[in-house]
Amino acid sequence: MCAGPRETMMTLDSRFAPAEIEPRLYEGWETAGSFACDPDSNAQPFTIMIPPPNVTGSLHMGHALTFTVQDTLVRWRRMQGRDVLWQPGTDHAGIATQMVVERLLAAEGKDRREMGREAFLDRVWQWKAESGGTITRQLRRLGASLDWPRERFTMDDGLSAAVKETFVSLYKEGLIYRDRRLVNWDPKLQTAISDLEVENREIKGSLWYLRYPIEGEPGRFIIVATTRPETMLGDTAVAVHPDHPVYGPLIGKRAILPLVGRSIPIIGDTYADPEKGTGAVKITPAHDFNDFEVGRRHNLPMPSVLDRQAMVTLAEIEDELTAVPGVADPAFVRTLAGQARFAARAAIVAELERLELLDKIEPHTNQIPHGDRGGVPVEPLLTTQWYCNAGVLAKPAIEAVETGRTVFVPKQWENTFFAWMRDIQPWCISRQLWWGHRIPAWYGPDGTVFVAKDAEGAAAQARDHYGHDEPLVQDEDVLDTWFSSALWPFSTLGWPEKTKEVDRYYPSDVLVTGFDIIFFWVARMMMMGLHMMGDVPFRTVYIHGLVRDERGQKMSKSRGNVIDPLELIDNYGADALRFTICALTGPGRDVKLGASRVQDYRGFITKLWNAARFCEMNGMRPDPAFDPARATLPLSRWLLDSVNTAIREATDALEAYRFDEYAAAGYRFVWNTFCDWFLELAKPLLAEGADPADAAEIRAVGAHVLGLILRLLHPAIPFVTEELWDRFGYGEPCSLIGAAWPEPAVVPDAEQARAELDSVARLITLVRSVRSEMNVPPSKPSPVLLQGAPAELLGRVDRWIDAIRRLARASDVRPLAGEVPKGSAQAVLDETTVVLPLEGLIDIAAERARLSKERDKLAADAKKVSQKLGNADFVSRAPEEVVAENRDRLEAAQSEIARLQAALDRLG
RNA sequence: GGGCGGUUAGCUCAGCGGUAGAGCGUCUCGUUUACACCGAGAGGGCCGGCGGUUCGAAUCCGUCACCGCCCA
Repeated sequence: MCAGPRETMMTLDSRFAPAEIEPRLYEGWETAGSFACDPDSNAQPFTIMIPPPNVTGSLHMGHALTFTVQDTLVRWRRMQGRDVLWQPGTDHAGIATQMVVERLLAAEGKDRREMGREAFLDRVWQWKAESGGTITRQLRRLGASLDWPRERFTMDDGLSAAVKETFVSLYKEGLIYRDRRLVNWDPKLQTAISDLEVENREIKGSLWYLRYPIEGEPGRFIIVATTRPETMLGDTAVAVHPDHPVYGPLIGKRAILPLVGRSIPIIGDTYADPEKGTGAVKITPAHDFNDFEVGRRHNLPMPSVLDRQAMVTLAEIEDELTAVPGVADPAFVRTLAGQARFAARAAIVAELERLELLDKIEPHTNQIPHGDRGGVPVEPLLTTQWYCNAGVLAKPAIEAVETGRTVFVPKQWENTFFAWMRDIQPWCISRQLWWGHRIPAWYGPDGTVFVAKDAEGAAAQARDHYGHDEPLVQDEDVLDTWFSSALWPFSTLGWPEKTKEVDRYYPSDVLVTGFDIIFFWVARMMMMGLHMMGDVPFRTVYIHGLVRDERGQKMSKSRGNVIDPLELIDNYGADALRFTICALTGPGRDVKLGASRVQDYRGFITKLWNAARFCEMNGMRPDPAFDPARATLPLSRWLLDSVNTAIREATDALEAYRFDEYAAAGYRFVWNTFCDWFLELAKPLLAEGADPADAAEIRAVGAHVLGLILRLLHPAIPFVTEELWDRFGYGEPCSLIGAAWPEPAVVPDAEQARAELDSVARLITLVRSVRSEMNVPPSKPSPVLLQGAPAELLGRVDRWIDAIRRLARASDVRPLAGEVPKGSAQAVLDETTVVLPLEGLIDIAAERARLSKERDKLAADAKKVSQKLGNADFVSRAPEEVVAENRDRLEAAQSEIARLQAALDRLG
């Protein structure tokens, strides 16, 4: 639980201890219901649907990135008073989960086929019950403020109802249908997969040149080049380009298919590229996507010669095996039956070589399609599968992005989206798996299909169709996991029930995800959302990059460079990890991240903690009655004005999804403004003997601004900010999460305060710089004499004398009356010459060098500017204010040069 | 082959028409009572090459090179 009032006044430890604090605060928020949306509220909703992680999963760096970004947005909007729904849940991840459980079974010496479907599914559910909570527990450690009671699972009853409703509805519209065509078949997993689940890998292989005898013309051959000799058993044609000078005339003749002895036509088709290989290609319609199209165009037979395990099967060509002396031997072909495809390849090549039908072999590198899960080459296979007509569904989705109803951030990703959507292919949605949404289709004895939400519905349809009851068998297959994911933005809200959540939270505001998932998920949610709900599923799609290791390498188990976010949280705290992620997440960029980066940014968390400790030690306490508009001290006003800027920067950055700028704005303000200047300048005002009224105001302002800092940074670093908020008693325990996002406040005379503090800071920095360059030890304070200082500066110096003494190690600061003492160090601040009498302490030669360097630098600058101003075109064409600015610059440089020169002259 | 992104300080990256920036690292100095996970100061860049547009280019256009992704 959160720190109670009792602890509020306790002295802060010198170190922030995330491991002790984070779990307690998270539990405090969660039990208080701080993450919950309120469907009955009047506030404007803000909705983000979590990309549901796989139930099999555990938190990896990619999750850490995406959920940090989302949590930052969600916490910020919540503080702005929006009714936030951040919808949690997990995905059943069909293939991935089935593989995990099958591996577990294999370790026990069991096989799912032996167990049977029902027992296997029981086992998966059991496994889900045991391990499914891992990732949600880990998300809590990251600090993700998800509305947990609303957690959904893609296989739960409600979401299954949404899947059935959608399937039936699309089927009725003809947008879901069965088709027999080539699919990408994964022979290892033995299921069809979609185009997207295929990844091409470059493999060094060979190009085999095979000699096919021309029928009726002994001794004459047509040479075909192929990368897949083993499929030749299923060849049903040889194709050549109609304009091919040598082979073109052969069109219309026939060739004898070696080994098989089948007579096949030589056809003309522009698919045959005259430049590639020999210009002639074998056509195997059942085992190659391009050949399939050729086969369709030419009405070719399409025998399959590889089965579902990618082993040779002769069932469809058995009858055609014909002995042709020197060309085909059925006995040899029969030995191939049951051989794995690559073994069969070797045997076939050897046989062709023996028959002198192998012309040559060339080394050849080509792209081999692999299943992304199974990792083995995909085999195009002729099967009947369920398809979704993505072409029709894509059109409104394309239009929605074109017209800006949904906007991608960064915008360039819209091109990626368009490119895919405009050329989208039918989506194969059936999978030969057990774990997943079973396809709601039933078959009668004659194969008639009845699609309905349940068995009763199908039975009723069958009764109408047959005129009596017939036994029906449900389709064995399940749906592609992405089918249910596509419905996530509305299925989680209770659809197809009419719920107030659907009304209120659909469409969602932002979808946050990686570019690798635009096709798999974003595009499909767009299609399904628009079709089923009549509106886009989200207004904005924020696309972030990938997390890479420190060297920019993709993280992978095989590379051994995987970083575990939980380990980083253990070592540095969730805040440090989150802040690092925010700081490194620029638009359209991958995030290079390693432990050392997190360690660096942990320094910021510690800095904030220590600044708060200082505030506490100096009696800064929240005062609800404090009115910033009534602050009188320039330091107060300057700080209040600065924090206004920080608030604007942070808010603008978050509006623009610039997490790097948001983090930088917070970092800069806390470290460079609040700590380096405000707290340092405040020290003399808080010291013993200082004016009590001034001290009181500084305490109040400090506490006020610390409170603003905590609110400003809470979205990125929720734990440390909440802990400090609670300890200081800014609000009830665990209330920062619900505190209002800061707004800039009116600061009277801000301009004046800025000018004053700015010139004091510049003077201090200048003196520090001179002392450091002259190697004056800090233990030796020096007087600071001001020559030609305007009254305004002298007044400021007077007001800040204590701070200047302390920060610039000045023994005294006063106007210079008379000559510059011998052996002084000098520097120029606007119209003032700053003199440090350090006779004996400084090296005159070094001082001369320093001043000359300074003068030369300015002279170079002045020269550049004066050249510019000497250019008539510049003066006449550049905007007036730019010209004026340059004139001012030249003037300032010239007068500074004169003062530096005077200082040099004094050195003698 | 087509497309996208990148190339800026040693490293990681901002900046995307008007004087080159930050963080980290480096070097020097420091027992200043919040913080050494600190403070102060300094050094460090033909903004990938070549053309062009412009009074003015890291920034816009063209082109080339290299790196990384995506699609065929």
